[in-house]
Amino acid sequence: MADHAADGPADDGGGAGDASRPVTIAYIAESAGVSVPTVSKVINGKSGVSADTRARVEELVNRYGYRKPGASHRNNVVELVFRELKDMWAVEIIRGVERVARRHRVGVMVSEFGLHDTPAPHWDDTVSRRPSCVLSVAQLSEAERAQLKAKGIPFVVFDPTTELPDDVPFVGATNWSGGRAATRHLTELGHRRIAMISGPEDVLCCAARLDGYRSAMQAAGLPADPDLVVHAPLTREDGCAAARSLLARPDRPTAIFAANDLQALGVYQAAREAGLRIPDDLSVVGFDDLPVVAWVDPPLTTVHQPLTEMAVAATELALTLGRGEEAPQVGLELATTLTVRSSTAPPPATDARGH
Amino acid sequence: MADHAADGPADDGGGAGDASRPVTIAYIAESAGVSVPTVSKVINGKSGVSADTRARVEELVNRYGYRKPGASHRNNVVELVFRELKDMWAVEIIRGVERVARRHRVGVMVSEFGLHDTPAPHWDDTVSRRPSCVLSVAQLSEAERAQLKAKGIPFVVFDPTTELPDDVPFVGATNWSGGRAATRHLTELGHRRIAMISGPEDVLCCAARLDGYRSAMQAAGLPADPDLVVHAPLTREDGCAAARSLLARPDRPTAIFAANDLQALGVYQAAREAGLRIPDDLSVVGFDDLPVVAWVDPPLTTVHQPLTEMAVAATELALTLGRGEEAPQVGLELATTLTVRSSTAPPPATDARGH
DNA sequence: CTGAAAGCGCTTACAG
DNA sequence: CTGAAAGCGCTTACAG
Repeated sequence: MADHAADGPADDGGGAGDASRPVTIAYIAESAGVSVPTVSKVINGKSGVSADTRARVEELVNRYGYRKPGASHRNNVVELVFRELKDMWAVEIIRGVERVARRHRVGVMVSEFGLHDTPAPHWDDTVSRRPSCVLSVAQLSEAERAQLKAKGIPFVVFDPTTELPDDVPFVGATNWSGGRAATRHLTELGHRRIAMISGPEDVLCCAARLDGYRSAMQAAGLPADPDLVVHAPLTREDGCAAARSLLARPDRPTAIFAANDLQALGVYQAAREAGLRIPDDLSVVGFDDLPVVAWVDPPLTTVHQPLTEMAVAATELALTLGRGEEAPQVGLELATTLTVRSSTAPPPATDARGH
Repeated sequence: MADHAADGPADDGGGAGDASRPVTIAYIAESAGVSVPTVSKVINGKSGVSADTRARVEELVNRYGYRKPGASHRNNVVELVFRELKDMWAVEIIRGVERVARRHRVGVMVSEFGLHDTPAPHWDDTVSRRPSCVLSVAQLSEAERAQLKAKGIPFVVFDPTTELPDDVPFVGATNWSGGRAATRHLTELGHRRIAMISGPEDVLCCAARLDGYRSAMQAAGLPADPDLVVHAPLTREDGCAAARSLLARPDRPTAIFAANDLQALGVYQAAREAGLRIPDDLSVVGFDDLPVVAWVDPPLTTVHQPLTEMAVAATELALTLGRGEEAPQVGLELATTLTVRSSTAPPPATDARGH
């Protein structure tokens, strides 16, 4: 027969023995085969313990997830993590999170990590604050997700930019439908040469918006001209550059659908430079509905992304998971809606078929 | 001689007995003339204590600032408090605060209170989280300041909107100089009829900007025409309404200086409605330098307010005070700078004197 | 380096 | 409602 390999300290083969009553230093001491005072010394980083003993005790402290009695297991805090805090996005999200958190009497801790793939140095600070839950705007690496899982801290990904495993909770927007609605609005106005400035190909929401565009083009019986699709980073400058190249063509499009509002504002500038009037000579549609786009001239037709509502839903979900409850669903997409303003109109008469 | 009025429990006349060793429930019990278990019950909100006794014990617990042993006296957190989170302002500030806090390995807790004067219900939550310091965007009421002082939590007011007592730490911007620089820019271009849309009269920064305007007008030898100064809330809509009334006059101004960028964007719309071109027919200057104003057409000339730097300075100050150190100065104003873009030009030839 | 012993601050039955 | 007594989890000298 095999020997009794799993005849460990107190728990059965399972692992971190979480369910039972709280771990005490007496329990750690027994497991480590040392006295209570020795464990106390290790925990408080006092001297007078051999490196050997210290290592063994530390290992058990980690394994059993020991916490001092006062240190409440959970801080009443949701950690709201951004990759970049600069977008106009951020306020809308923070507001939504704050509103829900306040109602639950939970604090909102905001932190910004870089765009770099390397784990940010203060990620450990975030984790060690033992928040009720983490709400991450954009990605969490696999390692980060694993770390949170190990510590029992639930998390929700806000508007994920890449494909995630099925069990990762997320809240997003209906990007495909939004792209489709934006494009259909243009086809219904009579446009036939509709260009799309899409975002980076590996960003999920951009891929969805682009596919929505393609779907609407096809539904309108319009050819899928690959020349009408260009990719550019989601900034105003890059949107402008992309629009310049589109508008310089002899068979220039009569409408441009940009992957986000910033790019759309870049299109405005390119149009001005080219002496084209919006919407008379060129229709423009954006995506996001940032507050500012209602104030530019002409006010931008765009796909409204319900950022605040998404933040509310994400926070509710995160807090539910933080309470250890089961959530009705772990992933959801909130509906986008087309907001028609003044940057879209039928195409100029020379190009129009319908009018 | 006077009688021994201050012969209280253990401390001398001083007050909340902070310096000595930590307050225990035994000490509270002795002071209250009850047993240790009774105090324990009160603290943990258990039943089995008369209302009378409970009240007396609670009073002492508050007075001596009793804390459970585990609950560390200071959380490594700066509480960033907004009245309203919606402005584009907010992100810039949060970024600055976050950057500094991260370097000090301190968390940033963001909360939003209403505009109402009544103390927000979650203000107590904020205080009871025992942050290292509080950074308040806009006002703190006298009561709120007193509460923080009583708890020994230092605070800094960001961009104060009303006059504060001398000992209240604050960080602001040089609003008067900014208003002066904006107006001088217009007088130097040759404008003589320069209007100002100022903010509410009781908002300190607006009063300073208005005085800067007046000072520059006087320096340029221009008459102080009270008709050229109107007051309006700091929103785009109100700025637009104010501009409409200014532009409807027979002797309409050739330049408008708005108290903030939002108002200036309102002026843009009023100008469009009136068929006036900017800057050919009307010069416009704003205040704040929000990211968006570089993207509108034409890009707005405005007074740059170094929000991020202000946030950085305010956080450094707050954390310094939080460490119990003396700060070199408790109040400071950071310099504004005029950013000249394309919304300003010499006045139209018919009105100009110089050209 | 280690742990038996004393002690501290708090809580939990439980007797009055 | 109140508090003496027992107990818990942890830390602090201190003897080996």
